[in-house]
Amino acid sequence: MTREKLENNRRELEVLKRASVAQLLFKSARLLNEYAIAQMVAMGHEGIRVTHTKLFPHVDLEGTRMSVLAERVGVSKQAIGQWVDELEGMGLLERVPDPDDGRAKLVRFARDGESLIDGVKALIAIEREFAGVLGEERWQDLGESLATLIEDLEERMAADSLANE
Amino acid sequence: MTREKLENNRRELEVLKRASVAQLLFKSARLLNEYAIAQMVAMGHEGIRVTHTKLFPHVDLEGTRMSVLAERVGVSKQAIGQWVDELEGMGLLERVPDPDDGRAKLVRFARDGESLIDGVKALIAIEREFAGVLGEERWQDLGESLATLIEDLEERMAADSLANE
DNA sequence: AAAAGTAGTCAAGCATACTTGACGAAATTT
DNA sequence: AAATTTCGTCAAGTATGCTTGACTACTTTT
Repeated sequence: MTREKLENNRRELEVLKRASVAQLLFKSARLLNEYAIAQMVAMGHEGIRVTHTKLFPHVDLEGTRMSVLAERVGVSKQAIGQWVDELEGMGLLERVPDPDDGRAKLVRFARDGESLIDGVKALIAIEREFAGVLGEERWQDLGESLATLIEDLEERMAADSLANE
Repeated sequence: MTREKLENNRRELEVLKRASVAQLLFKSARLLNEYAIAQMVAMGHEGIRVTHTKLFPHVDLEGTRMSVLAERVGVSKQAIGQWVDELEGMGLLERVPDPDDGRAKLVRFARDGESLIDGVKALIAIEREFAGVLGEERWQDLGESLATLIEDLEERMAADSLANE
């Protein structure tokens, strides 16, 4: 009985320690990030951080106001200001005046004439490199699974926070 | 020409902003973590953090010395001490004296007699819940893809750091 | 045209999560 | 048995990355 129980513990712990997909997810996210940062640094784009990537999905091609970004991302506009400072310093983003409002500025991906600047292209290239590791098909599958997971988790969390009111 | 180039930029940016699997990975890791923490809190296990999960894979069933954990994880032993304090406070881990060395202590998953304590079981249950979202098969596939990715990235980074010496 | 509100910036404050330094107790080396 | 090293802890220092508060410039409302 005692032996059985210990053996059972062992099996359960294996899940937690090694076979845990959740932990693989955490670890791969960490490594992907570290690798991408290292690559950017090697290309001379120093200073990029994980949090910066949270910003990218919210920056529209035409440009997006800082206060809008702040609201979408869920941090203060000062924090956004800091992120944009850093990314602008790296040449990835740029601020342009908002033609519709003299107070406001639009944040957009930096351009060199009509082209995206090299730094942005570099980010895209790194993404392609990751895809190459798994092959295009598995990479896409991975994306779909993650998207499903994200959708479900967002629903759950919205439901939970509703329940807590 | 100008129109074409702009259109091309747009397509490239889509990759970076929305279709980026890497970003899905970051986001899902963040959400998974938030959800797991919320669940643990709901069950009365307050205070768990992402970094704590880095520790789990290194804690052996028989117990592991703190200095060994520090070396494996790559942080100071004081930092490990802090993590273990916190996880011990939550009842997830426990310190027991090392029978082979009077100075040392072994860190292991907390037990209540022969059973793993509830908190540890809760962590395992949350993992099963995630699996349920995708279904067992896709969950396993996801794990395999991530494991492949991790392996490859670790090799690359080891090779790179070697090259830099 | 005066008053109130909003966009972004400058500055300072603060929480977090680690680090390094110093130590007592036990083990190992000489 | 004396000297040195190692284990874990206490304490203090520090870098980071956000926050809140105060301000200027511009816009909208009255």
